[in-house]
Amino acid sequence: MPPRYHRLMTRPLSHPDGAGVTLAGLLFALADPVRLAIVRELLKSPAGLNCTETTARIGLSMPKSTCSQHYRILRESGLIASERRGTELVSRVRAQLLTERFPGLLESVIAAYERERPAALRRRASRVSAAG
Amino acid sequence: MPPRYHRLMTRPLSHPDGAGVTLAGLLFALADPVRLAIVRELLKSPAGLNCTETTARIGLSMPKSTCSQHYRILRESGLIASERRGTELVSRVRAQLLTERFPGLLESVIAAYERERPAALRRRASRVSAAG
DNA sequence: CCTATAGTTCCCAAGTATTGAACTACGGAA
DNA sequence: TTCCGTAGTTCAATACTTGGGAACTATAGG
Repeated sequence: MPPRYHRLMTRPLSHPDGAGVTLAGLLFALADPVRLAIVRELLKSPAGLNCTETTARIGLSMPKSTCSQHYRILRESGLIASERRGTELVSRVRAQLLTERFPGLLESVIAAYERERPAALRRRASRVSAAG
Repeated sequence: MPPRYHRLMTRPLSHPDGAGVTLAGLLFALADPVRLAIVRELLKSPAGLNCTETTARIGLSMPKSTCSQHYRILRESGLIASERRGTELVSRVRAQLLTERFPGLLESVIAAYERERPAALRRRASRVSAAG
């Protein structure tokens, strides 16, 4: 039996637009603490980050498959755009799209995130990633 | 075997406060379209609404058990406060608490909800859009 | 008491998440 | 070219979560 997903890996990544970006989808994507931390980290690097690098920066070790799933959900919700560069998948937050579709939404979620997490904790997470 | 939940129904309802109200909890609660619609409906009735009445107003028929679960999740996230009045459980949005803890968050989520659903659609809210 | 109404709890089927293993894809070195 | 290392995807198995029917508690009004 041949592998069922032959040639599927280079298929175009789905990036919803317009009405394809739904509030429920965005909130669902953001409701997971890991995904919220990923988005926060991506916002700090407008040039984009790959999966491995983001994982390292948020100071969480998680299997590649889990990370890949989280990125897929973020991408399919419209929160991030991903682009293949060689073996990497570089992602960044779709700030303009989000501002057009739901102005202020992402900003207030991130503001709430900052308010909930004391700065000391965030610095420690950065140091862990720098060390490892 | 006696019913395991004897006398449990009148136990005090849990209403988190302060750090017990988390961003992840709120986003999780709001990420469900039914719960978001419930919150929107409760906001329109500051005096509070019971479960049956809210369900009727959002134009969705759902089993009591499902409704009860949604209300429990909303309550335990900190979004709503519920009070027993006779046989009813009257709930309302904890606007003040939410403003103190995460100012602007609920407002921008509701604004996004209004932006997504045109008023005409909201009047006949029984069908969920199949657009993708 | 009885009956109606409001909501809760339990349970199970159906759905979703997590993650190790197997895999594709690409870049660089030999 | 072929092989290797790295990056990420897909699949499958298992663990967890959710929706809703049935059975239940609680209260109000006869």
